[in-house]
Amino acid sequence: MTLSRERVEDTALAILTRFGLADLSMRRLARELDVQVGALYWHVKNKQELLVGVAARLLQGLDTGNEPESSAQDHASSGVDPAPPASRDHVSGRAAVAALAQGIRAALVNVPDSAEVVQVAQSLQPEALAPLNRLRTLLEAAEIENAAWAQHLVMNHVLGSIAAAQEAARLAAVDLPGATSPLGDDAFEWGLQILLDGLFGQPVPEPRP
Amino acid sequence: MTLSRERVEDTALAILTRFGLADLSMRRLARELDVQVGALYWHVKNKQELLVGVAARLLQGLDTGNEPESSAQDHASSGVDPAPPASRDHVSGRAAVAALAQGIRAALVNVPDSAEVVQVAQSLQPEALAPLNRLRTLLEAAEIENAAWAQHLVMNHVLGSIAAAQEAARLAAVDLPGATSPLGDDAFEWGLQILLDGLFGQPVPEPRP
DNA sequence: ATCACCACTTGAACGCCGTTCAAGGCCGAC
DNA sequence: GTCGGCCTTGAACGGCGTTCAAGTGGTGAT
Repeated sequence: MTLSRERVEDTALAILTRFGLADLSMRRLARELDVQVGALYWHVKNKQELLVGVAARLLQGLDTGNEPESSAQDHASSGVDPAPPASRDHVSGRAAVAALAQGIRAALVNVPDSAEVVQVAQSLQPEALAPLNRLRTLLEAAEIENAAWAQHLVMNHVLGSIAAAQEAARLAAVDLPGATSPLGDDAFEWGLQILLDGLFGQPVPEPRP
Repeated sequence: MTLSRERVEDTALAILTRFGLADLSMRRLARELDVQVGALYWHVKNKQELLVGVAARLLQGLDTGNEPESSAQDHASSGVDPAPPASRDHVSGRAAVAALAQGIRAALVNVPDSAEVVQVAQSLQPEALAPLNRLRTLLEAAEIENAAWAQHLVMNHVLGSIAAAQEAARLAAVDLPGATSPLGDDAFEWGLQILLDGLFGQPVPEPRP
C-alpha cells in the first residue's frame, strides 16, 4: 500500500484513539506505517497540520446530519429535558444547538485527548472544522446576538468537560479508582442546559400568572 | 544565592511570563539559575509538579481578597450590570462569583499560556489551587445546586477564553495583524454574564406581576 | 533503447526534551 | 577529624520534531 496523506491521517487517528496523544509522535506514526520519518513530511507539512487533519476527521459526519449517535448513558439524573417547549414542526434554535453540541461531544468523548486536538485545530485553522462553524450558523439563525462569542462559549464547555472527564479517567486508571466526583455525561448535560438557559432565556421556573 | 524550591518556582514563573510555556524547559530553567539540570530534581519531583507550583503562584492573592484589580475596560457592551439588586452591605452571590472569575482572569491574562498551566494543575492537583475551591464555596453559598459542576462550567469559560485570546494574540504577532475578531475582554465579560444568567436565573426582562 | 524528469523514500543527522544516577563537594555535629 | 546529611555535578538514556542530500523507481518523450 502506497503512502498518502489520507493514510497518514487515518493511522494518526488510529494511534490517537488507541493510545492517546502522548503516543502520537511522528516516529511512532512512521513505525506503524513501515516507513522512515522523513517520508511523512512529503505528505504533511508538520505535526500541527497533521493534527488539524485528525481533528477534521474526528468531526466528520457532524457537517450535515448531526444526531448524537446512541449515547449509551442515561443522563436522567437532572430533571432537564432537551425537548423544545415551543414550536412544533421544526426544532427550535435551542434544540438544534443542543443537538449539535451533544453530537460533537459524542464524536469526541471516546477518543482520548481529542478535545485537546480539536482545541489546537480550532485556534490554528478554524475554517477546517466545518461543524464548529455550523454551530455558529445555528446560533446566528437563532436570536443570539454575538454568535461568534457564543460559539466559543459553547465550545469551551464541550471541550472543557470532555478534557476534564478524560483526564479524570486517566488518573482513575492509575491511582485509587473512587475518590473524586464522576464529572461525566450528567455534568456535561447540566452545564449545557445552564448555558443555553443563559443564551436563550430561561424556561420560567414558576409559570404562575 | 542558594537554590531552593521557591527560587526554582519563581524563575519558572519568570520564564513563563516573559517567553511562554514552550521556553519553560528544565534545561532552560537550569541555565537561568546557573545550575545543572539534575539539581532541579532535588527540589522538585518532576516538571508537572513544578507547573502545579507555578499555577499556585499565578493565583496567589486571590485566596482572601479578590478585587479584580483595575480592569481598564468598560464592559458596558451588554446592558447587564453585575451590581446586586437586593441586599446592600454584602455582595450578592452572583456578584461575588463574577468578581472572583474576573479576578482569576486578571491574574492570568497577561501571562502567556497561563491558562494551560492552570488547567493542568487543576486536573492534576485541584486542592493546590485555593481560589478555585473558593469559587466552588461561593457557588455553594449561593443557591447553586451542583456547585462542583458549576465551578468547572465557570472555569472552562475563564480558562478557555484566556487561552483563545492568547493564541489569537500569538498568531496576530506572526501573521497579518487584523483578520479575525478580537475575542478579548468584551467576549469574556459577555460570556460570563450569560453564564451567570443561566446559573442564577436571569434578571426578569419584564418585572410585571 | 535511452534518457530526463518527477514523485517519493531513505538514512542520517541536528538540536532539543524530561528524567535518572553514581560520584563528589560542602558543612555542621559529634 | 571524621562522619553523615544535604545538595550539586556531569554524564548519560531514550525520545522528540524537523531537515535534507542522496537514492529509487516509474513514466513519457526522444
